[in-house]
Formats: sequence, C-alpha cells, structure tokens
Amino acid sequence: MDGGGRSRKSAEERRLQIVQAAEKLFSRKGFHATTIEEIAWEAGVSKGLIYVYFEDKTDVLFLTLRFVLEIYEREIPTVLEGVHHPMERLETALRVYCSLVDSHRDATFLAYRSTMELPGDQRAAVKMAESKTTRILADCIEDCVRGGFMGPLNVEMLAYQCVLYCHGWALKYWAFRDKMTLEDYVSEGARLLIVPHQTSQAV
Amino acid sequence: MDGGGRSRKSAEERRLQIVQAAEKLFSRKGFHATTIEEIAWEAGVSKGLIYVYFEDKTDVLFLTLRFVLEIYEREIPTVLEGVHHPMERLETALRVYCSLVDSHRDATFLAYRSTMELPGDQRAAVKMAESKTTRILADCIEDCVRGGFMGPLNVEMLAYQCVLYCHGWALKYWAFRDKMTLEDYVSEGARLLIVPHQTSQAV
Amino acid sequence: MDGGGRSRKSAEERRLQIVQAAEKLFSRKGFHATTIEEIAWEAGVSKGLIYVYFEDKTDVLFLTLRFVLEIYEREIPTVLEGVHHPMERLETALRVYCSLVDSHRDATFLAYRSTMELPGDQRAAVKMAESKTTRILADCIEDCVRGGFMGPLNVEMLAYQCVLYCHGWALKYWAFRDKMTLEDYVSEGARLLIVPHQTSQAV
Amino acid sequence: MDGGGRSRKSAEERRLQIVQAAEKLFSRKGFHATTIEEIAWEAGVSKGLIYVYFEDKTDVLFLTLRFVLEIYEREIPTVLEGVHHPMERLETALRVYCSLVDSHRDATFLAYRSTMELPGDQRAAVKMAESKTTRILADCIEDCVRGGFMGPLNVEMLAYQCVLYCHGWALKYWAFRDKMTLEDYVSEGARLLIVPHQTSQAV
DNA sequence: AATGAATGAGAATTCATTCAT
DNA sequence: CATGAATGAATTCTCATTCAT
Repeated sequence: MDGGGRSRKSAEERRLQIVQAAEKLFSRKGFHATTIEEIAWEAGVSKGLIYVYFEDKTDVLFLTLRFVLEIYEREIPTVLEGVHHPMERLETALRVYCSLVDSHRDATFLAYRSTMELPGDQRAAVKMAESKTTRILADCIEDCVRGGFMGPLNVEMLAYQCVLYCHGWALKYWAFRDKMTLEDYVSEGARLLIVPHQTSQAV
Repeated sequence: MDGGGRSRKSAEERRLQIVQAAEKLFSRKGFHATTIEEIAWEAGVSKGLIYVYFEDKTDVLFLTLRFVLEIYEREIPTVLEGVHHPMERLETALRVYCSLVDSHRDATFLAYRSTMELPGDQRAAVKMAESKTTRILADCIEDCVRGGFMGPLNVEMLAYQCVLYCHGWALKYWAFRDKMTLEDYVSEGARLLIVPHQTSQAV
Repeated sequence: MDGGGRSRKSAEERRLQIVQAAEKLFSRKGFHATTIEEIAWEAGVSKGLIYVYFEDKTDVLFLTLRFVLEIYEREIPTVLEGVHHPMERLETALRVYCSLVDSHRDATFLAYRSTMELPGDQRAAVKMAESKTTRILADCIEDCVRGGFMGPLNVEMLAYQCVLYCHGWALKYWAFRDKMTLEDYVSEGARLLIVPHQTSQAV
Repeated sequence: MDGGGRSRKSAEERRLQIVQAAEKLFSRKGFHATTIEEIAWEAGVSKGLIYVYFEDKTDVLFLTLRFVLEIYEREIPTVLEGVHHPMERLETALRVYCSLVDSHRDATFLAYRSTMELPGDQRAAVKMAESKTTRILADCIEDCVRGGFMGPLNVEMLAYQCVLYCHGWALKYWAFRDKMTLEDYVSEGARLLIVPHQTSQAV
C-alpha cells in the first residue's frame, strides 16, 4: 500500500515539484525569460531531469498552465458543494473564482501571455481546460434562468463574460490595485453580471 | 519649412514603415518568434537600419504598441465628435472601441502578451497610453452620471470594465467567434455595462 | 564444473546478448546515432547492466567489431577444412569471405566507419584481428606459390587486396547491387586476383 | 572586373576557408569528434558565421566531401589531357588517382566513414559525385576495349574495382605503409586491373 | 546481479547587435 | 544614410555514465 506505489508517486511528485518551480518563474519572468536551468535550480533538480519528465520547454509550460487551470476546476466546485440557492451559487462561484485569480494573479496572466507559445494541440487543450471551468459558471447561470431568477439570456456568453471579469482582476491589476479592493471588485462584478433580478421576481 | 523638414519627415516615414512591419509580424507570431531580420524584410529595409531608428528590439515593440494604442486615442474621439447625447456618446464609444479592437485583434492581444517584455519605464508608458483611452470612456460615463442618465457609481472602475469588455473581443475571440457576431457582442456589452438607466431613480 | 560455471557462462551470455543488440543497431544507425539505452532495449536488459559488462560505449563497439571479425576467423577455416588443392582453397576462401561479407554487409561497413572511434589500443587490436583473417588468405596464396600454381609475388600484399576486394562488396554495395550478383562479383574477383596461372612458367 | 565581384567572390572564399578547415579537422578527428567551434577556430572565423554559409553541421560535411571529390573530378582529366594511347591513359588515370588519394588520405577515408551521416539527398549527391569520377575511369577502359587493347569485359565493374583499389591505399594504409611504397602499390594495381594485354596482342 | 532515476558536461544552433564600408 | 557581414552570448536539448536501492 506504500512500498510498491512509492516509485510511481515519486514520479508525480517530481512533476509537481518541477511544475511549481516553473509556475513561479514563468509567472514572474515570462516564458522566454525563464531558462530550463533556472527551473531546475528552483526545483532543486538537474537540468537533465526535466527532460525525463517533460518533452521539452513548451511541454513544461503546457503542464504548468494545466496545473493552474485545474486549480479552478477543482476548487470552485468544492466551495459550491455547500451552497444551494441558484443565485447564491452563482455569486459564490464568481467570488471564489476572483479570489483564486487573486491568489494566482501572475499565473492567470501567464495563461494569456503564453498560450500562443504552445503548439496547436496543446493550445487547444488549454482552451478546452478553460472551457471546462467556464462550463461550471454556465451551469450556475442556467440554474438561475431555469429557476426564474434571471431572465432568458445567452448563457454561454454571460459565462464567458464572468470568466473574463474574473480574469480582469489579474489582467488589469495594475489599474485596479489602487482604486479598489478585491471585495469591491467582486461586488461590482456581481452587480454588473448577475443582473440582480427580473421583473418577474418583482411581482 | 520644406527642404529641412523633408529629412525629418522621411525619418518619421521610416519609423512608420518599420513599425507597421513589426505590428504585422509581432501580431501574427509574437515578439520572440519574430526576428529583427524578418521585420527588416517585411519593411523592405536592411537589418542595420532598424538600429538607426530604434534603440533595440524592445524599443521596436514599444513603439509598435504605442502606435496601436494611439489608434484608439485618435479614432474614438473622432467618431464621438458628431455625437452629443451623453448616453449615446457612451454607447458609441463602446461600439467604436469594439470595432477597432476587431480590426486590430492580434495587435490588441499582443499588448497583453508582450507588455511585460518591456523595461519598466516603457511598460509604464504603455499603461499610461492605455489609461488615456480609458479616460475617454470615463469622461463619457461621467457625463452620463452628471446628466442623471446613470446612477452614481465608480466611474473609473466602470471605465476599465468597458475597456476590458472591448478587449475581451480580442482576448476570447476563439470562444466568441462561433457563438456571436461583433454586433451581438456590442449590444450585450451595452446592456451589461451601460446600466440601462437609473430605474431606482424613476420610482 | 557446472554450478560454479553457470554464472560465468551466464556472464558470457549477457555479453553476447548485448553485443548482438549492438551489432544490429550500430550496423543500422552507426555508432553515434545509437544510444546505450537503445542497445539496452534491444538486448532486453537495463541501461545500467551494460556498464557491468563493458567499460563504456566504445568498449561495446570494440567487442562488437571483434565479434564480427571473429566470424571470419572462425568460418573461413571451417569451410577450408574439406578443401585441399591450393588453388581451390584460395578460391574457396575468397568465395566464403565474400559471402560472409554479404551476410554482414552493414557490420563490415561499420568496421570501416567506426574503427577510428576506438582508443588507440583497441583500434590496434581490431587491426590485429583483421590481420589474422588476412593471414588465412595469405597462407592460401603462399601455398599456391609454393606449389607453383601462382608466380612469385608479394604474398602479403595480394592477401590484403583480396580482403579489400571482399570488403568492396560491402563498401560499394550501393553501386554493385544493380550491376551484378554476388556470384558475378566472386567470379570477377577470382579472375582478377587469382592470377589465372603462371603462363610464363608454362612456356 | 574586380571591385564589383569582390563581395561575391568573398562569399566563395569564406566557404572555401571554412571547408578547408573542416576537411582538416573532420579528416583528423572524424565528424562527430569535431565541433563547429573547432572548425570556426581553425578557419579563423566565428561560430556564428558558419551558419551564414552552411545550413548546419552536416551541410559542412557535405560540402567538404564534395570539395574533396571535386579534386578527383578536376585533376584526373587535367593530367589525362596530354596522354593519348588508351592503355597509357588508363594507367595514368590509375596512377594519378592513387597519388591524389595519397595526398588526401584522411579525407578519402572520411568519405567512407561519414557519408552515412548525411541526409538521404546529400548522401545520394556524394555517391553521384563519386560515380562521375568512376565514369572517367570507365571511359578509359572503354577506349582500351574499343581499341582492342583489352578483351571484352564488364567495363562498369572494372572501373569500380579500379576506384576501390585506389581508395584501398587510404583505407588500408595502416597495413600497406610498411610493406610497400605508393609506387609499388600503383604498379601492382596496374598489373592486376589493367589485364596487360590480350591473346590478340600476342599475335 | 540488476535497475533506472539522476546528473551534468557538452554541442548545435539562433539571433540581437555592432561596425567597416 | 544605408548595408549586411561578422560576432558571440545565451539556450535548449542529448546522452554517456554513476549510484542508491
């Protein structure tokens, strides 16, 4: 239960170790300004080992981006588990998403800066991963609409707008940082995107 | 007024010629994947000449980004000139901005991808340039608020949201392209951001 | 005689197993294009094990070349055993040598391509091994001369010419393959090198 | 006639300069053991410049081999110009070829060692170049046959045997060097390959 | 004896930048 | 002004070899 699985787990640990070093450096300095050697140093391994666990440098980037995107995919549903009212769920999703973006501001920006460096299939995979997270928001919105809490609307599109809004906190942090807090940002987002109610509700 | 000026104007033409070549290539392939030599070819000049008009490669990038941002700064006010009603002005600004983004999708994306490649002072200058465009929108919003067409709100922030929304058309074009037209996108933006009117005030 | 010997025999088997994998790969792809890891795969052992049985990569090459050269040293005398007339022996040796070259074309070529990769002493050993095979031919020629079937001549030199001729089938196979069969090649060789008989002596 | 041509000629000079450095090093140490940096040093240019004049390292090898093969193609016909009797021409060709091989022993060996390192099309081009030289010998042989100085025979094949014989001086120099002089080698070759006369001549 | 994870020296190649003409 | 030949720092990637298990 422990001895046999160690070697396989160790490989995963290595990957994680390297990906985390890469996230740190890519986020801070960008893809091209970061060398494989620096990642190796940061991860505490040798240059050569990186090529055992990754195809090449863009593969490290790919796995790094996936790693970050998976955080969203994992964390948002976890927090949503305890929330049941559709509108509350949507607002919670937005808030959690924003707060995750805040914790991974540079990495989120990195996804925008660097996805184009990936070869076509990996680029597509990254977009797919982002779409999966967007789907979570879309589901929340759909529930709101189905429950009559929000008027009929283009669900997909609103979901993407929510995502963009959340990412905005990373993309335009330099502008927002001294104009508002994350709290303000989330509230404003809720006000703009979660078109509060509907005339139907006013009845 | 002409003889002496010709050489200066010619220098400006050279710069423009190079910057336009750079915009095309940087937009298509990214900053790092574009070589100085390619820019020289595209511009029809020699490699060496680029170093007469630019400090180094990032300087070309800087001027290229400035060049694109100046389009916004120049075009939006031009179109607004003939529009007078505050709400109409805001909506027009949004539409024009989106449609300029549409015409310069890759370059707009480029600004997000590559601003971090610039040295600190140039990076600041790019942000400043963007802020100037945002200011145009902020002024429109302010007029709406002042005229009572929109409720009291954080003008700066809404302005940035508008900008982000417009940029979103470039940033998430891969997702939007097969879900809606630019028209739809603009309309939806107007609906979300130009808070319908102040219903609360109407009661 | 068996229990203790088994491990030694096993070690020899290991060596053989690895050398045969190496022969296959070195012959096909060349020394540098073949990695130790590939040899390990082909031999069905681990990378590390190769270093138990060989000093380093060139040592594998050395043993591989020796292995191939030993085939000649072993096979030619075996076939000659049943042949007694000096001229017939010489012709047989030539034919067998050519046909062995044909069976090990790539490996024969390999010896020419790669002997220089070996350190001095191993290089000398390979040349020595080749000289031993040449000696077999030289002995045949000497017998012919001694028996008066061939005129007086530089035995050593002719022997080397015979060897070169046989190797020629591998070295210039690309040119010969569509101009003649191995049979033709052997006949022509016999005609050129086994100087018809001593016409001068017949007069 | 001089000034304008200088830049173009200079490019050819550069190539020659690099190829000669490469010939020296590749011949001495082999293709893989020679680094681009060493070639650059030897040629007195920078590493980078090599990539201006050559595609990559194998391209340097290709041009180097071609350069050597062209020596044969150029020199043999030159010497043959003054010789008219078919048999004398053939013998002269053989002697000149051997003596060129002697002057470029290592490079000739290099062709055998390294042709396989080339990509398919360049490999074919090298073989083609060698075939062209072989054709020169084949023409000589054909003239001998046509003139009745040599009996009917497989011209192509004999030509290749002559070539192989000449190359043999380089390939087996380690064996021949202390057994005979180049003169001896040539004489022996003439005796073996230029099947002196024909019964017809004895009449 | 056997494995294969880890290392790191080493090489090819690229490209921004300089400078003689 | 303009050119493009020349440079060399910087980087990715490979692979023989070691060694703990």
